[in-house]
Amino acid sequence: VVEAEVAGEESGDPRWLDPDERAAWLALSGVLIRLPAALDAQLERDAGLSNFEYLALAMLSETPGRTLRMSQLAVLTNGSLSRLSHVAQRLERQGYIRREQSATDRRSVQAVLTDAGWDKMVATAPGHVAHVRAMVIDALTPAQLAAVRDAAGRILEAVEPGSPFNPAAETAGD
Amino acid sequence: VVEAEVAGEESGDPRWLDPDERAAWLALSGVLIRLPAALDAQLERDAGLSNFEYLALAMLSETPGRTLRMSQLAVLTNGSLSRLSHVAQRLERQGYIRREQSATDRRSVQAVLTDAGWDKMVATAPGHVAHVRAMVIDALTPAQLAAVRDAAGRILEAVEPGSPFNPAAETAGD
DNA sequence: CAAGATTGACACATCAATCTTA
DNA sequence: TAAGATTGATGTGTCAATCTTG
Repeated sequence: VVEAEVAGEESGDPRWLDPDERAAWLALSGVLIRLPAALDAQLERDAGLSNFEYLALAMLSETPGRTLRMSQLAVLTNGSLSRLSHVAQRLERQGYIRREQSATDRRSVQAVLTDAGWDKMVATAPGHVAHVRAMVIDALTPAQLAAVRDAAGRILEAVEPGSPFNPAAETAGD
Repeated sequence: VVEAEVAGEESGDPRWLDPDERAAWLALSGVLIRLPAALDAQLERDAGLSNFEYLALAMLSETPGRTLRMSQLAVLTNGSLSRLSHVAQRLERQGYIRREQSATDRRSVQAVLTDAGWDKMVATAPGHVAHVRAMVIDALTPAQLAAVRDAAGRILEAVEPGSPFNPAAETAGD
């Protein structure tokens, strides 16, 4: 039924949300808006980095060799190649990464975390993880956390069916 | 302990995430990035509206008199007054809302949903709700939905302690 | 002086166009 | 022709400054 409604744009017979559904969606909407904003604010304030920039550096820091192809990094950060390219430009200007042509495939570009970038992660990651703990992990019981994990998996599957699952990650510096 | 870490910026001893915690945070991160993007894309494609614009119109459509003060509307949409002001300018240009000075308090401005704005909501809301259903509500069991609601409440409390809870809502047109 | 709201400058994301190499 | 990546134009959010009224 829902399929038909989705397909049929503004066809009639909308199934409105009942009070419980509405309350749940309301709460989730709040998280969708406020949690990213809070994490962005923390990173911006403490490290002068956006969430996306942090994620890119974190991914590189976790990779053996601290090197990734741009297209790989784009997937890992849940972002478009175009967006990553712009961000890489800034990060390179700040000295956190360096870009170099691949020898085997000259179309490809490798992003490499510099020593300065590594130091930045070492300095930044603990504070960021502490905030993730405070706002999410430690705010929930283990059972709630497990429930969130399951529910998030279902939602992701509904949003992008057949996606190999989300590769994004947190924590870095080790 | 966490409190101390949060307060102490990049003080030592980071408590990294264990595998379960990491997996849960990973899944939630994916939702944080992909779900808003998917909803934005649907609204943009089907109605030429951003999520925020839709929310503003929806709030007005649900209010008796279809009128709200700018500052009220800002709170309801989880946005800054500045952001709302910019958006209101666009919505007014498109003929969906109208702004008029309040008679009682001449500092205040009232945003009023026009007939065209109302029609827009009537045409847009069913499709949007259908997508919310498909991606979230109907993707979860009732028990999961309840768990999400509880967890979201806890997270919001951790993000902004003492906030009166999120006023954002969906559905409109009735 | 504080509250309500607006404005302009700047930063970032998105999209389409482009360029190079497989 | 497709894959990998970059670039520039455009639109929107954020922040600080400003204006007006209580």
